[in-house]
Order: sequence, then structure tokens, then C-alpha cells
Amino acid sequence: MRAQTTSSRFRALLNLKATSMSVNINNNVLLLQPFSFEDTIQYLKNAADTKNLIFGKIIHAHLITSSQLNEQSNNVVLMNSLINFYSKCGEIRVAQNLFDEMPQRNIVSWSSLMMGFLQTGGGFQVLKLFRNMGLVDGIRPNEYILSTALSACKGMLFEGQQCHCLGLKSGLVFYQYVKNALVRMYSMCSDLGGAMGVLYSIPGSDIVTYNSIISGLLDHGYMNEALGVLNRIVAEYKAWDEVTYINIFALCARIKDANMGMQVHNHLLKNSGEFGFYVTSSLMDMYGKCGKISYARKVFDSLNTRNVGSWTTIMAAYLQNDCFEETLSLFLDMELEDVEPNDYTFAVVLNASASLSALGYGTSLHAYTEKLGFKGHVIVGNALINMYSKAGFVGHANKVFTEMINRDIISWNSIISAYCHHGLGNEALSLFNDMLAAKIKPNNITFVGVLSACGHLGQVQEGFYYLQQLMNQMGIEPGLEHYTCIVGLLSKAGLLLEAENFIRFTLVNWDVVAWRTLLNACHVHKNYDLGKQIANIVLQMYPDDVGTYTLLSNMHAKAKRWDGVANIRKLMRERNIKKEPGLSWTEIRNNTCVFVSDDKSHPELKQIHEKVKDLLNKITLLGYVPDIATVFHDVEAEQKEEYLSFHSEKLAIAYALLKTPPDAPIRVIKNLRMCSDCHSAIKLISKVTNRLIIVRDVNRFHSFRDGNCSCQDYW
DNA sequence: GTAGGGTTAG
Repeated sequence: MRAQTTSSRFRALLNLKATSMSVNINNNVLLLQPFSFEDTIQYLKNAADTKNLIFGKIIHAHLITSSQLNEQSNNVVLMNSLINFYSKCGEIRVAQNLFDEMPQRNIVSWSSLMMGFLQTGGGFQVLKLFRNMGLVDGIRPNEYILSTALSACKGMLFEGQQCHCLGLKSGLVFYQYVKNALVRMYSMCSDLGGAMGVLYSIPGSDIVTYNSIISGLLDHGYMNEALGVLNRIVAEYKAWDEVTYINIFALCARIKDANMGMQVHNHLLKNSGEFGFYVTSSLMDMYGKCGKISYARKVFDSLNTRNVGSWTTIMAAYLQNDCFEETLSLFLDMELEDVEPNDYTFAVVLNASASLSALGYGTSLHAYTEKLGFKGHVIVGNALINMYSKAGFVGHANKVFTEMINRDIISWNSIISAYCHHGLGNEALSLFNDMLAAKIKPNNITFVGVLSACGHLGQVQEGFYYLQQLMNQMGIEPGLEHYTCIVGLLSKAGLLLEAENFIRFTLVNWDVVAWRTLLNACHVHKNYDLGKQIANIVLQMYPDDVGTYTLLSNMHAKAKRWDGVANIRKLMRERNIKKEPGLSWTEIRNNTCVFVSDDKSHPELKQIHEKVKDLLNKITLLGYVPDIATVFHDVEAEQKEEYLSFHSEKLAIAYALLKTPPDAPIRVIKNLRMCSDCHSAIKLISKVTNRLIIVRDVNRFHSFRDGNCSCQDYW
């Protein structure tokens, strides 16, 4: 009876026909009749393909107990199958041991072991085997070996080129697999010229060649070339496969060409009956990235089955279109359908929480990621850093960073820029040095953080050192964003003319950001004459830039040039430029409360106004004087004071003070730049209430504590 | 018995 049960289980496990084997139990050792040689090979292949380690190990054990591995004859094929199986299952050391024990090996033995190393990321070991193959066993490579060796040359162009030479000399390049591996090799080494050279110089391309080249061109930003190859595919190739569609949707997404995307979508519907998750996901992704969220949703709604990838993709599409609430609500829908989130899903929803500064939601998600065992996943950790940082808690972000098991360049960039947004330049630079010490190569984004940290610290010379020497040394070309940081650096240091000259004499396609940075500096440094000049230059180039009008008007006001203020107002009316209404929100016990400037509709309006008045009375005793000059309204003086009192951030802070425990930090998020009156008022409010008040405005964070702000009054 | 191209992320 027992034997019967074991036997049937065993058969089920091996997926064998009931008649094909018998089982004897002898001293608890399971003895099986030998399988036929062909069956054994087939089982091992199945085990390898399905990565079923247990299944394959049983076969291996059986081969040992039934003495089939001891016979020297015919064992090479069997051993190769075992090596292949262990390689595919990632058990590279077992594969290596078996390989070492073989008295005789053939080319397939080498090939199988090389695949194992390739899969586990051991590109260098693959090449070592490739060399030793000739030295030890005197074997010349075939097309399998060369393809594998080429795949191992990721980031090793010189080695890849040597393999290419070898292929040319031996004629192996004419095998389709080898040609395709060559295209991939050059792409993986960022040599797209080399890849295109292979494409056109070696005759014969199949759909994989075209898919590979498009994917390589896309990865490296060669959009026009990718479009050129696409035209060629359209003309020459009717038999597209799933990967072709996926790549072309990715291309449409990158160049944001929804029309082309729709044509390809049509092509897909006409030429293919059914398609898998990869295709539908890339289709939704394309519509999302082209800003056609309703089309993405239509595809999503039309799906018969959805996997976690489908859900994550549609959520990401909403996220990319700034529909953060929708993203979070889809996450709940997904939960209701019992689809389990993966690391990508968490990255998306955490990002949505970050954008909303929804700390409550983000914290719950953090707990959930730990529960599901995503602690070691880099993208989740990175998303958590981002979430805590944008929620105003750079300390929490740092805790996540410190505890991360695996970090990548984005983890470092995220924490560095988190510190920058909070104005903590020293911490940012110290992490940058840690990063260099850890032998992580910085990229262009890292240097945006580094340069802006120098800006916060007023380290002008250091900033130029990083820009002109270190970046050059590391082979990173400075771009607009870096030059803009330098403008900020000079501006903050009060070197306004230097900043202006830097803009004028640096040949970059400047945008409005750099100019506005300089203009803001004129405002803060009270150089109103230069400021007005700059503002007029900016308005000639960017007549719609609301921020410039506001700053210019403020500068006129501070210089008591009321005629100037009136002129700006007139100009704005003529040009139909409208200031966005001020909006602040704060989270109280997981509820988000929104306040509009001069809000008249809030149910607790009376208490809030009383609280604001109470606070203003208290801080007046500490020397607060309403900064009525900057009020952007044609109103009487006493009304101006009233307007200032009802700025949305003041309302939000008053409300939060009413509703939270006395020691809780207050967090407010604002859609605009904070005005200087609110800034000086909140500094004093933090003092009289003894509270930490964190305000995230459109540019950065302000941490108010005990009468001071982390921005040190420059923002 | 051995080999290829791909979705959702920060």
C-alpha cells in the first residue's frame, strides 16, 4: 500500500505514464528500474526548462543509485544534461563540480557550463572558459559557444570585438544566432555604430535581429535611427512577433507619438489573434506615456485576464499623468481581486503617495512591503527613500537608506537629492564622499545633487571644481541642469553679475528656470534695479511666465514703486496671465485636508480664523510685522493685512495645531512658492508653539523649528 | 545534450 502511494506520487511528480516504471522499497532506499536513456535525457531537459531543482535532483539521485553514472561509456551526453540542468537552476557550483569530474568533455560540456555562468552574471568566467576550452581540451568554438561568449561581453567592448574577429575568421558570423549575438553585444557595450555595422554588413536578418537593434537603439536614445529601422521592418518584414510590437510601442512611448502608437495598435489587432501580458502591458504603457490615459484604461478594461504586471502598468500610467489618487484607488481594486503586488507595484504606489505627500498611506505601504518580504528589493527601497523624503522626513529616508541590503546608483542619488531638497548640503556632500569611497560611479543626476549642495553651503569654488574638473575626470558631460545649478550657486552667494554673465556667456539652450533663479536672487539680495532689468529680459523671452510677473511686482513693491506694481497688474490683465490660486494641504489622522487661500467654505472656519488671529497676536509680541508690501492685490492697507492672514498655509497650520497632539510635527504641502510673509510668520509660530513645522513648497522643504528655518531664509 | 530579442520602477 505504502509502495503504491509513493509510486503514484512519484509518477505524478515525474509526470510519467503509469506503466513506465516500477518502484521497490528496500531498506528505505527507493530503487527504480533504470529509465531508458532517452527518457532520462528528456526528464533532465524538462527539469532544466522549468527550473525544477527537486525534480532534476531526483533523477540525478536515481542515476547514482542505479549505477548508471558509473559506467564510463556514453556518459558525456548524460553529464552534459546534468550540467545544463544545474546551470539553468542557478546551481553553478554543482555544475562546475560535475564538469571538473568528467574524464572526457566535449564542446557541449563547455557550452552548458558557460551558460550557467552567463545566467548568474559571471561574464568574466564565461570568457575564461572560452579561452581555456582551447587551451585545456583543444576545442575550437562553434556557433553555440561564440554566441554565448558574445553575450558575456556586456560592457567589455574590447573582448567583444575580439570575439567578433574570431567569428569573422572562422566564418561563424554567418550563423543567424551569432549575428544576432553580435548586434546585442555591441548594444550592450553602447556601441550602436558597431551594432548597425553588423546589421548591414553581415547578410541575413531575421525578426530577432531587427528586434535587437531597435531595442538597443531605444536604450541609448537613438530615436531617429530606431524609426529608420522601423521603416525597414515595415517594408521588409510581415511576420512581426510579440517582441516587435513591444519594442515599437516602447519607441512610440519614448517619442510620445500617440498617432503612430494607434497605427501599430491597429496593425496588432489585424495581424494577431491573441497576445500576452507583455504586449498588452507595453500597449497600455505606450498610451500612458503619450498622455492618452483613457485609451490605456480602455485596453485595461478590455483584458480578459490581468496579472500583476497589467495592474501595475495601468497604475503607472495614471501616476505618469499625475492622477495620484486614481493610482492608489486602483491598488485597492487590485487587492480586492486578490492579485498580490510585487516590487514594481510598490514602487508605483509609493511614488503616488510621495507625490501626494501622503505619509499615512506611505507608512502603511512600508509595513506592507516588509510583510510581503520586499525588504531587500532595491526599487522598493528607492521608492521608500523618495516617499519619506517628499513627505518631509529626510531622517526616515536616511534610515531606509542605511538599512538597505542592496543599493544602486539611484539609491545614492535619491538620498543625496533628498538632503538637498531639505537644504542639508553637508549631509549631501558627505554621502557623496561615502559613495565615492564605496566605489560607486556617480552619474549626471548625482552631480545635480552635488552642485546644489554646494549652492546651499555657499561653496562657489568647490562647485566650479566639481563642474569643471571632477565631472570631466569621470567622463560626465555637464548639461543644462548642471549649468542651472551653477547659476543658483552664484546667485545664492550674491554674485549676481557673475551669474548673469555666466548665463550670457555659456553656450547652452537656457530655459526659464535659470533666469528665474537669478531673478529670485535679485529679489532676495534686494538688488531691485538689476532684478527689474533681468525680469524685463525674461518677459521678452517668456511672456507667459507667471513667476516672473510675481517677482517683478514684489520688487516694485519693495522699492515702493506703486506705479510699477500697477503696470504689472495691467500687463497681466492684457496678456490674460492668471496666478494659480494658493493651495495647501495637511494630513490629519490619514485624512487629507485642503485649504485654499482666503477660504470661506470650511465648516470650522470660525475656529480656524480665531486660531490664526491668536497666533498672529502671539508672534507680534515677538516682533512679527505683516509684510504687506508683497500682497498682490489692489486693496487698502488694512485689507492687505487680512489677505495675508488667510494665506492657505497659515490656515492649514492653524487647523493642524487645533487637531493634533501638542508634540506632533506639522506637515503642510503647498502648490506655490511660499511668500516671505508666511515664511517669517511660520518661523515665529514654530517658536511660540514649540512645534516642528515642515512645509513643502513647489521647490523645496522648509523645516521650521524654534524660530528658524532650514532654508536659512534663502529660497 | 548546448544559443537570441521583451512589460510595470526609482
